[in-house]
Amino acid sequence: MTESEAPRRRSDATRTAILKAARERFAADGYERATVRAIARDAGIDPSMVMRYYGSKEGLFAAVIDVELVLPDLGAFPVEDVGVVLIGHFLDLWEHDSVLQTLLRVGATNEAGAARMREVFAGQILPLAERFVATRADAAVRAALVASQVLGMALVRYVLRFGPAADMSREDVVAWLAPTVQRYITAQAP
Amino acid sequence: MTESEAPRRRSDATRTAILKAARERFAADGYERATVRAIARDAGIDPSMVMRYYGSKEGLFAAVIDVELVLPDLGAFPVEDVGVVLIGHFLDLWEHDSVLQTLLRVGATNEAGAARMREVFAGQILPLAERFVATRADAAVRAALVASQVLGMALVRYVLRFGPAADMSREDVVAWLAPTVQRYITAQAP
DNA sequence: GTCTATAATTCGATAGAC
DNA sequence: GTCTATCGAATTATAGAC
Repeated sequence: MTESEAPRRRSDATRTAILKAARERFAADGYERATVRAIARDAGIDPSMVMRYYGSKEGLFAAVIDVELVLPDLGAFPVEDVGVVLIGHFLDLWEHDSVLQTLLRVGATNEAGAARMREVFAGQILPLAERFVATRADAAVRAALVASQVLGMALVRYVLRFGPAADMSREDVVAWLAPTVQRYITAQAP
Repeated sequence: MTESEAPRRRSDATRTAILKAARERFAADGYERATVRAIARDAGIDPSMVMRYYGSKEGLFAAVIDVELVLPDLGAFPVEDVGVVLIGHFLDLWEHDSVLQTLLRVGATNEAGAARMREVFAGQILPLAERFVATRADAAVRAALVASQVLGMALVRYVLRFGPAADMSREDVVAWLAPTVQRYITAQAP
């Protein structure tokens, strides 16, 4: 057979290059300052190609943030390790995937970015909290607390670049934040 | 005497109106989407007046973020209350002053905003940590941790508007976050 | 001191040749 | 499928009348 359900058209390379450039530009500059022209230049193609493949700048952004942000096999670990596991996982995510950085940067000023951030929260952090907490309402609060600490560290460390936060070693970040997250998940409500 | 060192020229009213409108627009829309035209419209004057008084959009933004963000009399309180006092104070600040919200929104994509955020951190949170911690380096780390939790909560509660975070009562926020901040300041380093 | 008019860019988006 | 050329809108900023 020549091709089955994944036709390798020669436009796919361009499409992918645009998406890659867009992801980096949105992550670095935010939505407004990331121009279609700059993205096209980074991808080595003409700006009109961006519109051809993604319809509009908004459509391109939608494609960028529409990636599955899957937490890999957080299946079996004792509940007393949830803090260490969660913090370690998020540090990995930040350093290997620019999507979260894009969402954090854009979410601050763009409603679509904020909405997608809420989806990620509801799809990833919330279900995890529900595995350890009795009621849905309680789990929602605890998940929000976890998100506040995790995203807050990402904010000061990677976006605002506070010196002390950026200079902390990975081990120190885990050592300080894991007990916080652990408490947010497992401690009795105040 | 007619006037001493504070000449009440009649342009001051316009100047103040511009600044007020700018503060709100930058806080709501971020740097790029907050246009000089919109700010002028809010202030009830002509866009050219903005340029006359502040030179450029960048100059106007500089004026907006160049306000003293003073923590009022955090003088005398026992060290075991530092968590409750800090969280309570920051919640007040967020609800009565739009400058912090402006900085958080703009700091995500604008270097000047991020730089000013670092100044606020160095001028307000860092000195406070140094009152309770022995070495400067240790205080810097602890101040960064405090900032990560405080700004993270502000992010999910006021900017990204995660449902559970936005719905939490002020008392619940204090009850959950104060112990975290308390630990970041007073607990032994891991 | 305030506004009108407009210059000078820059952006997203489109039409059409090849 | 890719690019050239360009449109129309919006922006910051300036010049100058009143």
